[in-house]
Amino acid sequence: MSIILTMSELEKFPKTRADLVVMLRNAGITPTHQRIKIGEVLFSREQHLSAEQVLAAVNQEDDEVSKATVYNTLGVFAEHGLLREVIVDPSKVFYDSNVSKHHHLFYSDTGELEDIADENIEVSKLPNLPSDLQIEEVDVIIRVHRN
Amino acid sequence: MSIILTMSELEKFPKTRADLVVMLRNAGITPTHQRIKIGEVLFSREQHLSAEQVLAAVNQEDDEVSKATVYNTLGVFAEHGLLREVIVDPSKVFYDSNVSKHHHLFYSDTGELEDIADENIEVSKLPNLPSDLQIEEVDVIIRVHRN
DNA sequence: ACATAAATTAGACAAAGTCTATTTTAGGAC
DNA sequence: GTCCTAAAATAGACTTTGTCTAATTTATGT
Repeated sequence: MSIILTMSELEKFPKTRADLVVMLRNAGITPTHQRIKIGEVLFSREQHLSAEQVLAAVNQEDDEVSKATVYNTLGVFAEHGLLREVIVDPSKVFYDSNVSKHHHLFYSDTGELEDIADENIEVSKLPNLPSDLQIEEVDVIIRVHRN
Repeated sequence: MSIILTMSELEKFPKTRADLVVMLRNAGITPTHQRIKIGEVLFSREQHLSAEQVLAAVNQEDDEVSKATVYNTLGVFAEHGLLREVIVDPSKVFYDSNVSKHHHLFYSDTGELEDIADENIEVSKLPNLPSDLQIEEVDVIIRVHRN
């Protein structure tokens, strides 16, 4: 029983293409062929993918989606709360299909990224911030390497 | 009396060039002209600078230090504990001349970065990690925007 | 002063991501 | 189904951050 969340049973992902279309519409996103294809890749399970990985996955069989569209779509999905951007690797952004509250474990030697369930980290004190500041997110990142 | 640390009175920075040379030697870094110049920029006070900013600052008068050397030197300083790499902005790495324990406040709208004193954040629970993992750092980043 | 390993350099290169101008598509009205 | 229009997608040029290479220069011990 690992303390680290590897694959969740907590989050429900769309099971069918129709589910995915509903999910996009509910989020206020027009479901296009490309967005559906990208959604199928991302929302199949909890995972962390870079834009390059999504681009490759989506075009495995034949070229279906352009680079610009992948970048645009990831941005749109993130804006609408379907994805979370994770900034831990200086060379690329990860997109996390798990949008429930949780934190991250980053292996700086290999570049791997894992989720840490929210209940395994407790931030018990935060600074008082000026009232004109809106908190978007409190990220806790544990940077580790194997030894 | 802001809760956020803006400029520390806790950390001592080298006051003279000779101080800086000693600081580099103590860290096991050969003090070259370029490293001293870069050190003078960075260790004048607590600040967060990107490589580009360091490059510009160092070459304000005349071209003294190449791009490759700036990148190399920032890496060397970070490896030897004189700087802390802060990965919060997807487009660039910040180098923090404050290496004492503290956390960060990131303004995602403007790209500004501020320190939060360690005593203003408390992480009271961490996951049990496999014993072959070495923790390098636990980063807490509060992402905010003005409203 | 000499030797040599370490450091610096210019500039080519690479990778991630953005932008632009054009074409295509989703979806509402008929 | 056809027409319309705004939204979305596209190719590819471009930008920015950062890395690499092969040659030169410098720090420092003898």
